[in-house]
Amino acid sequence: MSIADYPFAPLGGTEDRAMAIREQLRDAIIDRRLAPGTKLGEAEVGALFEVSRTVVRSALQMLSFEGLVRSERNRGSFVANPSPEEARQVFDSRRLIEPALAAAAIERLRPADRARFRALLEQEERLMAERGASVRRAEIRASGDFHLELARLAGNTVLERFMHELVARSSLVIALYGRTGASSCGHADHGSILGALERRDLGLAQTLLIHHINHIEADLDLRPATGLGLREALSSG
Amino acid sequence: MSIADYPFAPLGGTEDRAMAIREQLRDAIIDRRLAPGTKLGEAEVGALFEVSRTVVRSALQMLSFEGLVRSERNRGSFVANPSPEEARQVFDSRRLIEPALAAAAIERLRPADRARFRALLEQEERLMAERGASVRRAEIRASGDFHLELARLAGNTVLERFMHELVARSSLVIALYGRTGASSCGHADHGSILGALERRDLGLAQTLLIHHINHIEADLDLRPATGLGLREALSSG
DNA sequence: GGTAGCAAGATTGCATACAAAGCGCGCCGC
DNA sequence: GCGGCGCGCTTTGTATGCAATCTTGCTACC
Repeated sequence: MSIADYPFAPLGGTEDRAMAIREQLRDAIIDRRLAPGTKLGEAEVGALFEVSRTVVRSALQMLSFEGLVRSERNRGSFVANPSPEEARQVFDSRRLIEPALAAAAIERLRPADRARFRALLEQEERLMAERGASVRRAEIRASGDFHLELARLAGNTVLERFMHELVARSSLVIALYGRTGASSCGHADHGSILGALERRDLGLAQTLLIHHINHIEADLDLRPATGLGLREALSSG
Repeated sequence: MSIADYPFAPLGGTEDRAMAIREQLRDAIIDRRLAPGTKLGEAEVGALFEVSRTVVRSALQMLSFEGLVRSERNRGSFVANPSPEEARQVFDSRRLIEPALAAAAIERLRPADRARFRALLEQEERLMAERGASVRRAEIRASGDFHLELARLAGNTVLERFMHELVARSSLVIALYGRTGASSCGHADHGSILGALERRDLGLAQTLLIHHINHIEADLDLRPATGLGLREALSSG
């Protein structure tokens, strides 16, 4: 499976082209349209987006910083293949940061924010009602958006940026190690978390958040895997 | 600690040339040899390091991701000029993350780690004994190294990378808003924090850490500042 | 038959060339 | 004298070319 199998719409007049390419690649990685280990050749990506390698390099560097792409000198860039250990660290980090975000957000929740949250939940419900692989992808995405909205609301831009990275890497991990309908079960959690926030019950909201994250992680099939080199060989094929 | 020890972004992969320039600029910014607001022209930096603009752009992009440099499209890159609000957010983030790092580190403290910590403290003491501007810079750096060592020990590479960014931005903030000998007073704190860690007294270590961070922040001269445009105009001159 | 060496192809790293967008300065009109 | 406007100079954004390095498949030798 090659990246060329996934035709990206070459957007015309984007301001920053590297940013646009980064976004598209990022979405493709999170949605697992690009499998972990897939090589992202500069020339190939550039041809797809109709830009020069210069722009592609810039986009790949950004993704490398986000941990979604792994770059090796003189060898190229590949879609990241996070190890179970990395996955655990990502969720550990989320368990640390998100309760703090809830604490900050609960103080700043405005009606407009509630409306935005509700819209996100409705979107999730719509997706849950449907079936299919692409729907499941969108579901993972929507689930992440809920947490990003929480981060945005907390008002700490530093932590918000960290959360963007953590959510993206979580999505990749879920796509990699997730079992069947696991990500769906988290949806109900979002509703109750939001409910607790609206009732200003911080303790409950934090408890629910932690459980929610535990839920997601528990549903992963982490590490009955075999030796590393073998595993990597298999997954990159 | 050498450059190779930094778990920074792409560990094995990224271009050495750009990485080296990034490190040098980073150090210069943290040490305030480059004042906030200073323009970092691509051609100028390239001439200094005897590389082409391509490499410089790569380094600047990395620094921009770290929050040490602010880039504006078609205008150029400038040393970041963090607002008091940003400074607060950085310290808020540290108050959140560092106690968790202590909790993880206390379980993994080995004799070799103790030795490394002790060496850092001795380094700080040596610097404290001296006088001069360059010494004070080195002091800020050494102070940061203590916290980075804590992060390294915790064994979570995600959080470790976050801490690298937070420490760097803290150093910039301290250089910007710090009062006289403020950063020095923190040194004694490091010793007692390490002591608590060695005695496996997590609660004490976390309390001391929080107080330490509070100390640093309290010693900043945050936000008696005037209107933004004026302030920026003054600081960039 | 297997392995080491080698050469050709491909891909990245870096430099340079060109195009486009700001910015400043001087000119002109009011 | 002052404000608006246009031109050119500087700086960034992008594309392309060349050299270095890695990969890979072949060949020759053990």
